[in-house]
Amino acid sequence: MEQILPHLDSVFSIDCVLFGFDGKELKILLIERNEEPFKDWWALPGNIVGPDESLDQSASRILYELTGLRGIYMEQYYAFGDPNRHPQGRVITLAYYALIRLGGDKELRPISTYAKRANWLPITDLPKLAFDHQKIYDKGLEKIKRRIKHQPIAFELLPEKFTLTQLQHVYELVLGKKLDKRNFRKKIVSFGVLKELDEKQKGVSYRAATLYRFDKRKYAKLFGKEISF
Amino acid sequence: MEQILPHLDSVFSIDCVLFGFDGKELKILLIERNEEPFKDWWALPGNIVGPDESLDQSASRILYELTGLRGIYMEQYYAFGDPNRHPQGRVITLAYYALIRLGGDKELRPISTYAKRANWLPITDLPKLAFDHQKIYDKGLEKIKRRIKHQPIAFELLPEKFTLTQLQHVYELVLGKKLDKRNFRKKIVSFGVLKELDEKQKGVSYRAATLYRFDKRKYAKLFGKEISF
DNA sequence: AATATAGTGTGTATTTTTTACACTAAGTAA
DNA sequence: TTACTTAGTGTAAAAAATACACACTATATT
Repeated sequence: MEQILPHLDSVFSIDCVLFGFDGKELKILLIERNEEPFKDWWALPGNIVGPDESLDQSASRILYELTGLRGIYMEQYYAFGDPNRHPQGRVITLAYYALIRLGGDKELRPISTYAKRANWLPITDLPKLAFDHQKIYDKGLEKIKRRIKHQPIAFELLPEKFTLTQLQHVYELVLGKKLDKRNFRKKIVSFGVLKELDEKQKGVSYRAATLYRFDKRKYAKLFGKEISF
Repeated sequence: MEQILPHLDSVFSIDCVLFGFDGKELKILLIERNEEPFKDWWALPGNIVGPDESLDQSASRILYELTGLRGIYMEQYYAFGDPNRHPQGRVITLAYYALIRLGGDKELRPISTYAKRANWLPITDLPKLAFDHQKIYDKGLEKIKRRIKHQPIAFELLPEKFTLTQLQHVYELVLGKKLDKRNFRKKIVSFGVLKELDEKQKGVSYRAATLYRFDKRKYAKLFGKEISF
C-alpha cells in the first residue's frame, strides 16, 4: 500500500476492498493507519507487489496476511494512478475486490506495522478514507453491483448452505434496493444453479427455511447463456 | 538512486487496443516491432508511463503519438502483470481500448524507433502477436462486447452523421452476430438518444438512407436508466 | 393447551419486452 | 423502361417481468 516512501519513479501497489457479509450487513475491512501520511485515518488494506508474484497472487497474499484466509474470491477491477494521489510521490495502485463470508471474528489476524488495527465496518456508515480510497471503494461497489447481475458471485458472501431469504438479502444489500420475494425466488430458481437440500435452517425461533447450495456443475454447463438480474 | 526494495523498479507501461471502423470492417492498429525481443513481430502499440502523467493522459499521449489524433474515446480495462510476460524482466502493463472512426489513412503518422511500421488489420484475420498481446486483445474485445450492450460507444466508431444500417453494422461486427433489421431499429430508436436529421446519405448508387446523429443531451438526461441490448 | 409471533412458501393475471418474419418504396444505372 | 439495390415499415406470438396477499409452520409465551 501507501506506506512506502517512493523516491523511485513509480511504485506499484495493490489495494483491496474486502466485502464481507455476516448475515445482516454488508461490511468492508478497513485498517487504521499507524504511519504518515494519513496517520490515524482509515484506509483500504494494501501492499506492494512482490518481484516474482503475479498480480492475482499478490492480491491473495495481501488478503491472507490480513485475514489468514485462502481461496477467497477476488477480482481485479481498476488501476488508479493519478500522479498526485499519494502525497509522497508516484504510486500506481491496482484495485481488487474480494468477497468473504463472515462468521464471528475469527478471520482477523495480528497485522503489519503500518496499521494499528483492522475492523469490519458497515458500508452504510463509513468514515472518511485516506488517499483516494473513497474513489477506489466507490468504483468497487459499482463493480460488484454490475457483476452480481450477471455472475454467481452472491454465493461467495454466503455460507455453503443458505436460505433463499439470505440470498435475496445479499442481492438487496449489494444492489441497494428491495426485491419482491416471489419474483426473486421464481427467477433465481429458474436459472437452475441452485440445489435444494433435504435440510432446514436451525436455531431459529420460527418456521425453519429450506437450505440450498450453489451447484457449480450446473453453472458450468450453462456457459454461453448468461444469467441476468 | 539507492534502491531500498529491489521490486520497486518494476516497469509500468500502457498497451492500447485501438479499434477502428472504416465503414466495412472492424480493425485494430498493430505495429511491427523493430527491436528485440520479438523483433519483426506484430504487437499492440504501447509505451512507458511518464512520471507526471495520469494513466489516462499517458494513454492519450501514446495514441496521439501514433495517430496524431486527440479526444479519442479510450478506456482502461485490465492490468497484466505476470512476472514472465516480458522476457527481459518485470513489466506490468495496463491495457486500454480506444474507438476510432477511420476515414482514409490520414491518421497514421511516422512512428517511434521501436516500430518499423503500423498497420490497421481486420480483426477477422490477425497475425500472431508478441508477448501476451493476444490475451490482451482478447480481453479487450470481450470488454467492448459487453460495453456496447449498455453504453453508447458504438457512435465512437462512426462518423458524426450515420445511417441506421451503418450503426447496425457496427453492432454486428462487435457482437459477432447478425441482428434483425426491424427489431434493431425499433430498439435503438426506442432509447431516444438518436436525432433524425433532414439529410440523406450521399454518393450511393441506390436509395439514400436517412442520416442520424447521437444526441448526447438526451442521453445525459436518461441517466439512471440503462440501455440494454 | 391455547395463543401470539415471526418468517416461510406459494400462484395468477397483467403488462412489457422480445422474437420471428416479408414486402413495398425510392433512388440509381443501364 | 427496366433492372437492381438498399431503405423502410407492422404485426402476431411467445417469453419475461411485474404487481400483488394469504395460509402454513415452528417456536416461544402464557
